[in-house]
Parts: sequence; structure tokens; C-alpha cells
Amino acid sequence: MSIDQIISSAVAKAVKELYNVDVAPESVGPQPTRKEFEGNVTVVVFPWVKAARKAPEAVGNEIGAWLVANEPAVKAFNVVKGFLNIVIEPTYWNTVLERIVADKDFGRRPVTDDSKLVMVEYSSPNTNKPLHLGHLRNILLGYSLSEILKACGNKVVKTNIVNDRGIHICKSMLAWKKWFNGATPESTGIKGDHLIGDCYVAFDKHYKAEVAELMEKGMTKEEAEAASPLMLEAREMLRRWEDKDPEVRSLWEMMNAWVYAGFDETYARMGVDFDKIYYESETYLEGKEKVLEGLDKGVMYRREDGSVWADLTADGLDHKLLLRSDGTSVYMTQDIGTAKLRFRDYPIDKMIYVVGNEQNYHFQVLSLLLDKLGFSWGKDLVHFSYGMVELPEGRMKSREGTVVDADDLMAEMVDTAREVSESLGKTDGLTPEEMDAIAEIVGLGALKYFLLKVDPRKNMTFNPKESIDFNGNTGPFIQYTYARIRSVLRRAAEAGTAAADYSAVEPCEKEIALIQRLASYPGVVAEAGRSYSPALIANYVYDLAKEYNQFYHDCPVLRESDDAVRSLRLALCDATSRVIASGMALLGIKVPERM
RNA sequence: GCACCCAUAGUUCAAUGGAUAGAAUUACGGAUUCCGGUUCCGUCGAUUGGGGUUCGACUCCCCAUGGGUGUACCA
Repeated sequence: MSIDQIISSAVAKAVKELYNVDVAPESVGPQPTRKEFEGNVTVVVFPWVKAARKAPEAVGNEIGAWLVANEPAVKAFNVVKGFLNIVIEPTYWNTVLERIVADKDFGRRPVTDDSKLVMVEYSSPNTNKPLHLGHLRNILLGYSLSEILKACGNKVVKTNIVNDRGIHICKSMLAWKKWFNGATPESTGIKGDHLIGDCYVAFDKHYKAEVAELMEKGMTKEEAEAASPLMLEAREMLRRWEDKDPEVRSLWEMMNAWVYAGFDETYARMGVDFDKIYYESETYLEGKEKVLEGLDKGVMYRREDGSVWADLTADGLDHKLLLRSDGTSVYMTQDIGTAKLRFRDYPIDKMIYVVGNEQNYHFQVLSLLLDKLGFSWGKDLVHFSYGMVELPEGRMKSREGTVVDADDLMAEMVDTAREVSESLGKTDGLTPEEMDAIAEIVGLGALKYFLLKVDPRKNMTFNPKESIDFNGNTGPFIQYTYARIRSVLRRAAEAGTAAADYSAVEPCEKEIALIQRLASYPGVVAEAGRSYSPALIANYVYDLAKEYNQFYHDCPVLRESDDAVRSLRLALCDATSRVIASGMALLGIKVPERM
């Protein structure tokens, strides 16, 4: 039992005995005492003053006295207004620390047979251009969320839905045929997804030129866009694709394969993966079927022009198109089909979609439609909605060419990390390979930490320079703290100092603060899982690193001559390094032994 | 027009309805010169405005202002 649990159930018992009020221990909600007051744990007594018919101070004093008399872990207390500050018996913290050190999976709940199965969808790229900064936030959030949910005892299936069909792919294919002279990733040395992206840009350039030309001849913009021969050709290609034209299909397969090879490289460098990948080319027909089924059931209706719609006005939304008048499916139809396949493949208890907040409406509608179509889980699907990433210079705009490419950005971060560590001169004794590995860990750690430390819902500004600062709330700061701890532990091991029993040592203020911080880790993981928030983990790890630095500044470890005290401190170093590594792993961030 | 989201120090971010709203960064001052430099301490500085609920509101409700996103044949 953790200290919080002990206090909670003891207070609940005290309230029952003193005032005959039933209190659920979970509702006691102990919190760490603010540092300006004496004590370790604080309980707010306001909720019981009415039942007790006494002043808050009196209630605090009575409960405090009861705790000192009946709960051995409680040494003393004081009351300020309605706040009961509890002092824990100092040596009691040692047993807390011992338990943390002994628990190899500290903070993680085991997966059991009756664990819930959660499917997390993230990344979900189009196959016509490479991944950019916005995708990075998506992918890192999805991966981290999956790791957190696993640590909370869930079975997790990480999934990706690849949008591999549609007019945008045809644009790239058409441009490749027209202007790229059979260029391949091998022949050009260009990464596959980037090559396809170049095709897409080329299409757009020529298309715009065409539209401008037609407008000069007197057409309106709309007319010109509809009359553009390039666009007509792309549409024709899409039609042939839908008809399974062998030539179009084989070109499509070849070019998509290039893109997938490119994406795989990017995912690998990011350190993320998927358990199951779905392709829209395989799911969109399923959705159509499901919609027609809904039509039979009367959940949808058909208009005169043949298009199929859902009337959501009763739910406060509009009418939603599900099949065009020509019978083809739209985005929503595909998502319905994908959902159907997923639930056929897995016994999913909960479905989480990691998708940007510009699609809030889409998922509101999807949830309703799935529910109407008879999917029991439709109503409580989770849209893990996140805000967009801006740069210090402003928003990314593809038209202005200010989109930050994911591969470029990762390479830059790693280069910067290498430069920083070289300029700091801590490169002696390391092979070039080791230095590369460290630069990779630090550069990507900086990027990931910066993107994950912010509340996902909010738009954020990514500042590359700030993110890699070795000071402040950054990944490298935490990694550095970790590396220093590991150095201390290595030196202790080299010196061969035997571990001594420290159970009788009275830990000092800084030591208690650190133990208390460590002990709160499992609660933070659980809360991060409940509220789907990697940011909670990030900020916790940062606070832990700072807490450790304060302890480390005040308390000598290797130079401490008392064996028991030194053992306590080494145990603190060990536990801290492990919790840092564990928390960072939940964020998908590695920690280096040296840097 | 309608719907949803956001608004906190100069800046970037925190704060399960709890105490005097925390950090980081910037600027200035100090400690340590040590187990790893990038450690530690201090000073300056903020809840967009107005109502309401509550013992207690950055947090919940209403109104206003400012910003973002979406809104029936793009994905």
C-alpha cells in the first residue's frame, strides 16, 4: 500500500468513527503538502465539516489526533484553516523506497486475460506526399498513448489506416508518367515518399498554370478548374483505377510501394511501429455495403439524384452525404468500412482515433452513424483530438513551401545534437559509432519531448532551438540528469561498495521529497491513461529530474562515509534513474548511459 | 449564419473545485568549483472583461471580446 492509500483509508476510518459519516477512501484525495507548510501529505477536511457540525480547524485537529493515535505511519500533524497537514514517520519512507527498488515493473500494471483490448489508430498518411511536422505530433502522441495504455494494464493494438486511393494519388501518378522519364527511387537516390511528393508538386504546378491560362481566355476560376485537361485526365485515371484497369493498377502498386518503403524508414527512425495496417483501397467498398444496409433499415435515405444521406438533425447536426449521386463513397463511408473490418478482426473494447482537431465534426458524425448502424461501441469511440503545430515563424503553409518535412527535421535535430555535444567536448573515449548513437538519442529525444510535453488539445509552437537546450523543460535536460545518475552508479559499482541496511536511517527533507515524488509515479501513469495525456508523464519526469538535482546538490552520494546513508542515497539514485527511463519510454524516448 | 475548440508572467508551457496560481526562458544577483560541464538558491513578472454557483473558481454555468477549426457530393 502506498502512503496515499494508507492515509486515505485511515482518514475514512477516522471520519466514520468520529462523525459516523461514510467516506469512500478514494474520495479523500490526499495531496503532497505545499513546501511552505510543515508536513508531507495534506488532506482537505472541508467536505466533512457540515456533518461534524464543527469548525474546519476543530475537525482537522480531531482527525489529526485520531491518526497519530491509530496510524503508526503518522508521526505528527498540524492544521491550517481546513487543511490537515500530516507528518509521516521519517523511517517509514525507507520502506517505501525499498519497495520501489524491489519492483522491477514499478508503475506498470500487468496485462491479464480480462484486460481490455484498446485499438489506437494513428499516423494515417496519404500516399501522395512525405510526412511533415504535423504528422510527427500525431504519430508521437499515438505511440506514446499506446505505451501508456499498455502500462495501465490494457492490451493495445496499434493500427494505421493508409489512404492509398483517390484523386490525389492519381495526380502524382499522372505527373510521374508525363514528366519524370521513368525516374525511380533507385535511379535518382531520392527516398520514395519524397519522389512521389515531387510528382504531386509538379502536377499542382502544371495544373495551376493551365487554370491561369484558361482564365486569361475569359473563363471563371470554377470553369477553368473544371475544364483543365490535366484534371480531366486525373479523373479519368481514377475511374480506370476503380474499374481495376491493369495498367493503372500496376503503376499504382509500384508507386505506392515506393511510398511505403519511404514511410517505413521514417517510422523506424522515429522508433514507432504498428501491429496492423489497413488500406482504404481495401475498406472503402465495405463501407458502401454498410451504408446500403443502413438504407434498407431506414437509417439513411436516398435523394432523387441517387445520392445517399443520413439525417442527423435530431442530434443537432446536419444532413450528411454518404454516397455520391454516382454511387462512389466519400471519406465518411470509408471510415465506416474500416471500422467494420477492424471489429471483425479484433474483439475491440475501445477504439481511439488519433486525428487532428480539424476533424472534430467528422468524428462526432462517425460516432453517431456507427451507433445508428448497430455498432455497440460507436457511441463511445474516442477521438483523441490534437491541435496543430506552428513554428516560431508562424503556421506551416504548403502553398508557401513552409511545410517542415519530418525526415529533414529529424536529421537537423540529430545534427544539432552532435554539434552541441562536440562543442561541449565530452567526446573523448567514444567511438564515432557511439557518438552517432548518442546524437540520435538526444536529437530525437529533444524533438519528441517538446512535442509531447504540451497538452495535446492545444495548438502549440515548436521551437527547434529551444527544444534541444540542455537546460529547462527539455528532453536533453532529463537525459543529462539520467546520464549523470548512471555515472554515479557506475562509479559506485566500480568501487565495489557493499549495500548496507538503511532502514533505520532518518532521511533528510530532500531525500523524503524525492522518495515521495518517486512513489507518486504509478498514480501519474494511471491518470495519464485515464485522461489520455502523455503530457502528464512528460511533466512528471521533468519534475522528478529537478527533484533529483536538488537532492544531488545537497546530499553527497559517493563521498558519504556512513555506509547506511550512502546505501540509502544509492538506492535513491537507482530508483530515480529507473523511473526516469520508464517514464521516458512511455513517451517513446530513449535515455543514454553517457552524453 | 450555425457548431466545436482555445485564451494564464515579455515568451513557451503547468495547475483531479483547495492554501499565497507553479515551472522554464529572458534580465539581474548569489552559492558550489563538487560525484559530470548543462547543478543549486534568490529577485522582477500573469489568470482577456463582466456576471453567477460554491466554505473555496484558472478550473463549473451564462454573457461579451479576441484567436483557431469545421459546416451536405475533397480526403
